[in-house]
Amino acid sequence: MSITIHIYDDNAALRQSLEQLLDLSGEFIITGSFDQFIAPAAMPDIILMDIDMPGISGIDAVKKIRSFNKKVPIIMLTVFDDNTHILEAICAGASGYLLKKSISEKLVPSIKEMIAEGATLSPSVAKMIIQSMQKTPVKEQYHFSSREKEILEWLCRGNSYKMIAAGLNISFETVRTHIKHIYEKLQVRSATEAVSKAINEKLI
Amino acid sequence: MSITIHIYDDNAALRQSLEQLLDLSGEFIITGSFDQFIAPAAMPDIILMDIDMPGISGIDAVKKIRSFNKKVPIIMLTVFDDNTHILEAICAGASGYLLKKSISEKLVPSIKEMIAEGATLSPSVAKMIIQSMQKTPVKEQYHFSSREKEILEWLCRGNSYKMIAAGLNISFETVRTHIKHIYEKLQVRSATEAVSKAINEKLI
DNA sequence: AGCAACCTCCCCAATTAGGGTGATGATAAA
DNA sequence: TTTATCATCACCCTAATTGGGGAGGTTGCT
Repeated sequence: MSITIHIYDDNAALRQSLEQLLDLSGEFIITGSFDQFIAPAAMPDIILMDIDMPGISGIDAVKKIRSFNKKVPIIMLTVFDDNTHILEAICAGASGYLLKKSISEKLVPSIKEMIAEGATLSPSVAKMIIQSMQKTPVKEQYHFSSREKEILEWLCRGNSYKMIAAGLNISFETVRTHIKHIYEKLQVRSATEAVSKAINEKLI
Repeated sequence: MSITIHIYDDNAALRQSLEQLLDLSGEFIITGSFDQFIAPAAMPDIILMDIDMPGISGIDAVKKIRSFNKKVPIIMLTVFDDNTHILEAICAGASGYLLKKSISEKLVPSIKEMIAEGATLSPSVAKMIIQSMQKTPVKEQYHFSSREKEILEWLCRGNSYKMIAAGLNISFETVRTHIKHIYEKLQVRSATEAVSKAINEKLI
């Protein structure tokens, strides 16, 4: 029961050393090795994908693959420790992340982990992802009153002024006043702007 | 240079085995071991926190700690493989996650990883987090047309109908028509509802 | 007394929502 | 080929909601 693998990397030297590493362990069969993205005829068990390829980037390649196959595990390979690309790749549907500097010791364990557990993340990537998930504590710069926070939450749940007034047992006009103050503090001029800013900046 | 550690767990037996494990390695000093959350006088280098304690839960304890200390690494311990608690803990500010079943082999490596890299995640937890970040592919149930998607995005960025019309070079009334269709498909009756639904369900 | 948060009310203008109708072109089904 | 269906675009009218401005009050804290 060998594991079939496709490799996408524009760097021929790295591709060779990947192939050698996988060969050495004896548990893998490389069924494809490409210097750019090519839609495969048959899906392998695992895909290794360089994030930074000329032409179609690794991230775009992941999107293309995910458009017709949601399951095949894709491990991204990168020299970067750069967060935007990593988060983009994860959101596009990559299932794991391996920094190139740690390939020699971690490639085979990572692939096994991926098959056993469904994902693999190097700790530094895990840190990045955890940070991006945590509510940014810095953003307490708007100093809303508790009433304003409350009303902003109601607004973000799609309630009209009327519904908020009824729900909080205050008058319609009072709701309007609070919302005016919220707009001033958020520097916005409409409910949709306020809602999108509140959700995206994790104020709620 | 020993590493100081606090342990919070209501299970005395587990607490003891944690202490023994840490003792054995000789690199750690347990400066506190509690069966419930107590605000520590001095911060240790690392905190181990059971997620499921009576009284103040581990998640609430993380929130309390994070309210005055953003940096101390907190590793959550749990028997559960249950996603909601795990994601909650991460959002509350936990920096790592360890399943209790793998404590014996992974506790010490995880702590070292945490100190070296700033985070540690067991692969199954990593999988969960990755899945929660990826756009839910199931939710393609609304079958928006491409124009509708486009307009929904503009709306979510806080644009008024006028701005959308100008930006897309179509008439105001056409924008309205599309938005009516979007509301029908999303089953909402206002822009704020549409925006919050779109953002929360990752439609954009 | 001064201040801030919270509440109330007013007016007016702008925007948004709900109900239609109708034309076009592209695509699929009969 | 004709008939549907759908997306796109456009317009009408009316009603409801929202946004911007102002003028007041109460309460509690300093």
